Amino acid sequence: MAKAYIPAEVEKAWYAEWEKRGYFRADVGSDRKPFTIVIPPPNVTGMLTLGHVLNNTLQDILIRWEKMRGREACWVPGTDHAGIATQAKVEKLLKDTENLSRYDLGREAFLERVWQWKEQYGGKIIQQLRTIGTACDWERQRFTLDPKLTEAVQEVFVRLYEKGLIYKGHRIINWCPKSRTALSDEEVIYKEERGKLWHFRYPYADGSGHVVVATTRPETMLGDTAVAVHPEDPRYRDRIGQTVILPIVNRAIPIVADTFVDPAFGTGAVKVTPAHDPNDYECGLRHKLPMLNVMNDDGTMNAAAGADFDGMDRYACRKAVVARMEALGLVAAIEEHVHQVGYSERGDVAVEPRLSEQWFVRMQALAAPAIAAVRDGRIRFHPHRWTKVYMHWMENIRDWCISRQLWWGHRIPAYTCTGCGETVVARAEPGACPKCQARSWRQDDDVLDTWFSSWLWPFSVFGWPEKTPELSRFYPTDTLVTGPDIIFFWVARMIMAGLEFMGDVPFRDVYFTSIIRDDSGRKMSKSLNNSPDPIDVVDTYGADALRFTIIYIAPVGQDIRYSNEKCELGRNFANKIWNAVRFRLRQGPLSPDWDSLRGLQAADLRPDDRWILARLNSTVRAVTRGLEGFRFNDVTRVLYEFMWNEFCDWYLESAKAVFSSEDEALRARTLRVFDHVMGVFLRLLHPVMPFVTEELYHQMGYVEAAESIMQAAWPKAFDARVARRLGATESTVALVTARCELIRSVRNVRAQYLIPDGRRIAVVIVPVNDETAAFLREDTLSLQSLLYASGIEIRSAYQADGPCGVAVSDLGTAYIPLAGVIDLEAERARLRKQEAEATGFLTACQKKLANEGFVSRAPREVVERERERLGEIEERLGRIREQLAALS
RNA sequence: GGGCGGUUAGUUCAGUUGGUUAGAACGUUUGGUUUACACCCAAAAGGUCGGGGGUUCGAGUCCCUCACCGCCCA
Repeated sequence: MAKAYIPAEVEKAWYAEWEKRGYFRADVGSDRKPFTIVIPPPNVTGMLTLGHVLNNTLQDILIRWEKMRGREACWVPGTDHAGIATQAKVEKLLKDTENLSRYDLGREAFLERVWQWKEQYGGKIIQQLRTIGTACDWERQRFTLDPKLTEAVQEVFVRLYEKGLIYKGHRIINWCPKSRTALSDEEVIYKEERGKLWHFRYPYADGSGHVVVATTRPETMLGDTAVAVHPEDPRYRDRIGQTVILPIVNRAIPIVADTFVDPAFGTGAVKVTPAHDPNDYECGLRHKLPMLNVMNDDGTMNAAAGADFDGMDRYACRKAVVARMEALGLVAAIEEHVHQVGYSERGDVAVEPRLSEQWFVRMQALAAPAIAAVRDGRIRFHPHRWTKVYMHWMENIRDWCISRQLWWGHRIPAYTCTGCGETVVARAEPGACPKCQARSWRQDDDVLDTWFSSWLWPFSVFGWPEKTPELSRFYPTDTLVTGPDIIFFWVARMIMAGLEFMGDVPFRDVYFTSIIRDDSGRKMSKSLNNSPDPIDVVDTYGADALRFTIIYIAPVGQDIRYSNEKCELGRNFANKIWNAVRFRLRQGPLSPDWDSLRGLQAADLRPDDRWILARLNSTVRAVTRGLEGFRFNDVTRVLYEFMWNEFCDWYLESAKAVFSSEDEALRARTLRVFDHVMGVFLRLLHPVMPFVTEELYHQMGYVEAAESIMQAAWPKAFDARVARRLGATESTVALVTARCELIRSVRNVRAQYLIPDGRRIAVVIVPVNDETAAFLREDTLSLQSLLYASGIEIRSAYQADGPCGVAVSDLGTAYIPLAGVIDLEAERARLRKQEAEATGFLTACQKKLANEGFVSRAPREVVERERERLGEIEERLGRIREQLAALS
């Protein structure tokens, strides 16, 4: 074995081998209970990010763990066609390379190019996922535009339409002028901006002065069709019903009374632009105002804005309108104003509220059962607090605008008769028109929101609407792992779709991951160039290291602060285990009976053996409990601390003494315990670090070359009866822990006098009582080696005949004869420090016990423990003072 | 404006239903090459748990309040 672990050499090879052997495949016909996860499908244009690494590592941990627990693990991978992003990407490519727009090519030719692009470059992320070890069933890979999934989308559209839950209507929607499409409310991101609030004077038609209105978007005044005031506002009560002349365009518009106006804001009078503002639109409906759309779909002004502004960009128009108003002397004031501006999630340009005809899903009826499913616990969110966010959104749900003016996506299955204009929604192009019998149809040009296919993902991937065996076996899925940023976009909608079309929840647990930030807490972003490429990280540190580290540093429900250097943690950990195995293999071949602890008795085992078995057992419990409770970060910490701080620092070091001894039986028993512990540990670690554990499982010889740790069973903790038989009990743990303290305090003395570990010095230990004496005598071999001692004596009393270092510990007092180096003043100082420490403890303890409230009200065992402690501290303090007296 | 989360060692974070004088990793200091590992070992220093108030025999933990940071919704 190499001196250091080199992940590159094993990771690629093992992944290829696993895939070749079909370990990732889920068998629909097996009689095991299934455990199913559907991947949150990444954008087909996407590249692997650290967010994906976190998300998919968590899924992989669950899949590998449940597989070891005997479940039929099924992890369905795939990608999402990402309508806007993909179309924009190919459009840009066309522009850059051939100077063509999509309109130059036409719909069909353009779509052909997108498919070509998809086949060639799309889904790169799927390849990248393999490098981090994900155990996805690649044979089940899906794409949201696959024919079967498209069928599902059409079926859903038709069913919802027939139920009256999908309708087409004129509404104010969010319009992205860059992508030239409608967006849903969720796709708008509000950013705070410092803008201006312009106060304009609109003259009354009768020449009796003017009303002042305020706006942040002056260009929209060209579409104003009224001025609104609050009906109770005394300033304007007389003016209701009068007419003002809209400046620049010189249109006569009415003053209407509407309670939506806040009299306290601005002047209490507002301009009404029904085609460009949701509130104004509602107001326009109530007062039957004309709806004047003054903008083109690309954010330029249209002819309705007037010849002077026709074709002008909206921001240029804003300036021009203000200038014109200034020239007319109608600008009353300009204020600095901080307000929220909606931006398009994908295009990153300000969205324009715009009146247009779109398709919508009526959400309220779908939301009700989805609310119930989360409320009554059929679906559980982790961390639980996201439930509240979900509930709030669901209870205030608004209709979902699902049509997009794009080409890349599922075309809306609505057909209009070119003869009579009748619209039919159907699974395929209809035959004769039910109204006019004509047979000429024009399909709706628009496509559906990408999320309209994603929300079906948990069942569309299994072949719905067909009743497939996969569907009945793998639906509902078990756990969804995703980011809280798509709780509305995706999670909530999947719950609604699952209940509506499958009659059951799509998953039972939802684990919301952390958001990854850089080391200084900033969000990862392209423009900041602070998002490391996970592939580079894998090359540098190894996939296991990245996986382990990212889980280790992910606090439950909090943001993660990540930097590449942190992966040293995982890399060092893998190397540590590698070297523990390397050390072990130098001691000879694997113990034949490593797999079980049958036949072992406490009397056969050294205290350190009993201790490590007890600690191992706690670790099995803690890791299992951690995984069951989605406390992944606990899992990695427990594993790390067990392997490094307990197994390597103490057990392995203690075993060295045994391995060098002549006692073959003792050697064999210790090797067996070592091998057992290592075997269990590797299995516990496997879901988090699949590669190094597989490699070492083979190096150790736990399995044949053709087998795998992936097929090994998840370790089970042993029960109290077995623990007693093995002596792997609480009291063993307490005694061995105290023994470690004793060793530490002796080492402390040695360190103080700068005695290198290589210099062996005799140590005399005076135990506190016969019981500890017997315990210490059980294994003097390892005690001596852990103390770096040339020899140890355990005696009931000791009178040093020269200068001596003294280490006081709970098990006893250790004397380290150090003729020539002892500095009496330093010894006294060290002992005084210990005295002060012990006195502090003692005082706190005495104070508690002197407190009547404590003694009478605290639980009896707590008081009892405090009394015991008091005795121990007094005894220890006594010994420290004794030593101090001897030194002065 | 409404809701949620955070504030613990120089840094990043643990801290289970309240019960030793609060732990880890990294960093720092000192020493080290011993049957694996310098991607290492040993030892040490370092915190009045954001401020204030309350409940309790007992509060990092529960309640109230304030401050600051962040996120979501309107």
